[in-house]
Amino acid sequence: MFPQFLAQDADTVARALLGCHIVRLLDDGCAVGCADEHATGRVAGHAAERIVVRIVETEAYDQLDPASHTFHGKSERNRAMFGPAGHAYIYFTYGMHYCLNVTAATEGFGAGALIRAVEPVAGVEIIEQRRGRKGVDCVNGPAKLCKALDIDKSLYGHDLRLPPPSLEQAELRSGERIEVTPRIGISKATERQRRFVIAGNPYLSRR
DNA sequence: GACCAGATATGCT
DNA sequence: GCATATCTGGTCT
Repeated sequence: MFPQFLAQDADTVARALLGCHIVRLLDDGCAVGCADEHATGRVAGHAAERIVVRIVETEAYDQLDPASHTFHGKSERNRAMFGPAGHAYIYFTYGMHYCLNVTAATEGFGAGALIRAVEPVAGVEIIEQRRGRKGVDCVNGPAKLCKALDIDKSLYGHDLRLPPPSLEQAELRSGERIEVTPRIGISKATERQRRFVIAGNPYLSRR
């Protein structure tokens, strides 16, 4: 089910996104009829055609925050953040990396949540193949997970209710706890507690 | 753990 | 025109 909490402030959305799934359908030309196998992300005889990851780390950004891309107002680059909630704001940085944000709040207010790390649920082989490495290193960073999910500028402004990729609500596992910390990799407003993580999850980014 | 190169879109002066 | 960037991967210590 598509999350219903997205039209709220960035902090609420960033927190509520923890545990949710991002589902990326792949076009491998498979004929109709293998839906059951595909549901698990594993298909006999050929590679998985579906990648599912679980969000374990997010950061909140909004228009009132000096560290946010929207702090100086709407521009051609950040216009998606000012659009309706639940869409993809994708930015290109350091000349080679893409990062994914889920837009939050109401239309006209630039806010969103950066997805910083995810945990693979299905389609691990595809992820490892794309990343050219194995284990936690595949998806424990905002640009790493974009590469793993094949997310780039072509998905800018994409409505995340629709595949690919789509966002699906899921609960935290029993015993899991949310921790709030200062954000990573920014130079302004570094003291604000706007990073949300599933405490102790091995897929969290480190820096 | 610290340091640095990589390559370019963006926004500010 | 120029500094900076919601970063990663490789190298060196």
